[in-house]
Amino acid sequence: MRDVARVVGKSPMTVSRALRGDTTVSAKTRALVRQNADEMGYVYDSTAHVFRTQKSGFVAVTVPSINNANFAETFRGLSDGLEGTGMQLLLGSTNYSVDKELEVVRQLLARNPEAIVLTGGTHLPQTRRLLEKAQIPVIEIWDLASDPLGHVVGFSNADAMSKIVHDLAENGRRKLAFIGASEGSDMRGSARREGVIAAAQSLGLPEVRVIDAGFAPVSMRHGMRAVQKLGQAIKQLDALVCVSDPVAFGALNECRRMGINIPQDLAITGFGNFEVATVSSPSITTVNVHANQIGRKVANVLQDIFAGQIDAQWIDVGSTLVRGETV
Amino acid sequence: MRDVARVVGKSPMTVSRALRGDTTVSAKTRALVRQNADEMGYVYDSTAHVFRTQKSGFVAVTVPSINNANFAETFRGLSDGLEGTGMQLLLGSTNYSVDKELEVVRQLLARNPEAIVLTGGTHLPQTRRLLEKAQIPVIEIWDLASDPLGHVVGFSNADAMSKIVHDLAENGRRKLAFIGASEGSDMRGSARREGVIAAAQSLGLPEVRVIDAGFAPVSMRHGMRAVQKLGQAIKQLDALVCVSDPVAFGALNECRRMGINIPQDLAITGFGNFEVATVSSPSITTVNVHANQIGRKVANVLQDIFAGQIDAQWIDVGSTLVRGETV
DNA sequence: CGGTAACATGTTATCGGTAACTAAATTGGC
DNA sequence: GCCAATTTAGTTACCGATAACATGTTACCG
Repeated sequence: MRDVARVVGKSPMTVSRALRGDTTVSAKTRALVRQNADEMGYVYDSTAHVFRTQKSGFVAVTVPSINNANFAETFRGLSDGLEGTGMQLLLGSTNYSVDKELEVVRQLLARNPEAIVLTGGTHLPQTRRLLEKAQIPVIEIWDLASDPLGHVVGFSNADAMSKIVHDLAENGRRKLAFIGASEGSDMRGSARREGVIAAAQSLGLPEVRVIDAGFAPVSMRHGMRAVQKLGQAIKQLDALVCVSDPVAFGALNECRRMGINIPQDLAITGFGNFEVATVSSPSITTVNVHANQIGRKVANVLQDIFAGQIDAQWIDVGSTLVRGETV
Repeated sequence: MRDVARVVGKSPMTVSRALRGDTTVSAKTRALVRQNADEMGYVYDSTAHVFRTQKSGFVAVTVPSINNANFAETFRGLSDGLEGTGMQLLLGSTNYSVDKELEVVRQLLARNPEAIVLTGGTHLPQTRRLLEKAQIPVIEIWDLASDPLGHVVGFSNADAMSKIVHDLAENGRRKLAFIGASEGSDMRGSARREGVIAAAQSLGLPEVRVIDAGFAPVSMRHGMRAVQKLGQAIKQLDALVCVSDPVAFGALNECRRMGINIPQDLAITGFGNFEVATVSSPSITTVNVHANQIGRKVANVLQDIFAGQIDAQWIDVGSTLVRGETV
């Protein structure tokens, strides 16, 4: 910039202004500066710009796992909704661990994001402190955080699970088992478990049997193994309520191998309305949590924030029961 | 850093060194600094670091879709392999479009990445020009690019498909159909299609019927629809060779609905060794392309590059046939 | 033609680390 | 116990753009 200034016979400041199209620089000077900068092959140093203005043009996003169709869908909705704003998404994966989350948040914050989006509403105290200290907008998504750090866009896991349990009860299923990740390894999963237990209780159903499918992330093979683990005890159950569709699908296939008829002998439900729920035969009863819409709403919230609106938003996108052939 | 220095009673320079693990700072001081920095919730400003050292600490990565277990797995392998190097991954999604790729590459390059990793070996001429002009290492992955821009880590789609076709032929299947995305919408898919056709030809099999499953990304429902589209014509086939496991799974379920016995009446194969291939019953014959390993190898290549090694590497990670119950 | 508003440009300090250099403290050999 | 070698820590000057403020220049009024 100094070099360009020297050639043009102006100060670096004028060059800076001219290149940014500041109208306080005369049109003539602006054109002159632009032309010379071009001719000299001057390349604007965005790193210095970021450093000086403390605006990175980044929005940081944490997800438990990028290898999950629903989180990926949210990410895409967010990405699409932010197109044209010049904001870029910086992604960090927490592997369903609050400890990893701390580390990831630290790394992300080091890049000076202009806002941070966290999947999930449970964090280490240290993480919370970091975020508060960072003085940037925080959006917690997917869960309806009980003690939000800022904005919230999500749905109630308990509410969604209640829909499932009601549907099961209406179909005469009483003895339920819940298949989910080990306690402590997936907060969202725990919320779903509690939701099932609470709903069953309020409907006067017998106690829900909880089956541990291993550490998060749990997927198809975990559903399969959980059913294997149950063995013949499965005969005493009316329904398997699974923490996600992939788990339900794994369970479904293992049941089939064991000669159990679905849904005659046993109902199975999933969560998340993954593609596999629809395509599977029988198709799996599940809950659509509008993953893409969450991303879009977050994009809207961010645009509001950047436009100067600051009061914390709290958005419940709700959930919808999707009836399949497994109930 | 100044604040931490004041608390610890040292100079900012010492803090800087301590946090970077410089051994010219005594172990005692280092521990002290680290602890206080933690307690104070100090966040390292990598923007300033980037600015001062003129190194962005970014590696840019493009993928066709993050909502794909295999690409996600590669990304994770890369991410894991780069842990501890301080490099961060900047992700851009191209939606299987070379036009979108151009745009994404442009955006990524504006952040001054120190290297760029491209999934796929086919690009617009304009994209190639941009990349050449950027003067940074380029790594093309997944395909073995015919005219590489730099380094290559991938496998041969033709080779992988040939393994599948040979396995089918050995089991007496002769009349094959290939289900994949519309021509031009997925280069990797096209390479697989050509691979099937070539392998069938070299084995003296009848001409392969090509079934268009719609625009990429194609998934379970596309496999389902492709089979619906085939209708009764499917009775004349011996095998459905699908461009990916999800497509194969969709096709498999639709066949089941139509009362076709798999594998007695018809063989079905997938690609990619997705979880669904194993869990499905019957399990699907597929090819493992070592997605995670690709990511790891890329991480190694990057480390070599940053260590100063510059000659272009060309790594074929190969592929492995995984026999399932659908052949 | 003096004076001020409106416009155009310049000056200075700074964002937060860190390379290169300098200086102090400690160690160890004799 | 002394001095050189080694270890540890501090100083200074940046990286390049730009916000905030200061100054210079022109336009236009009565």
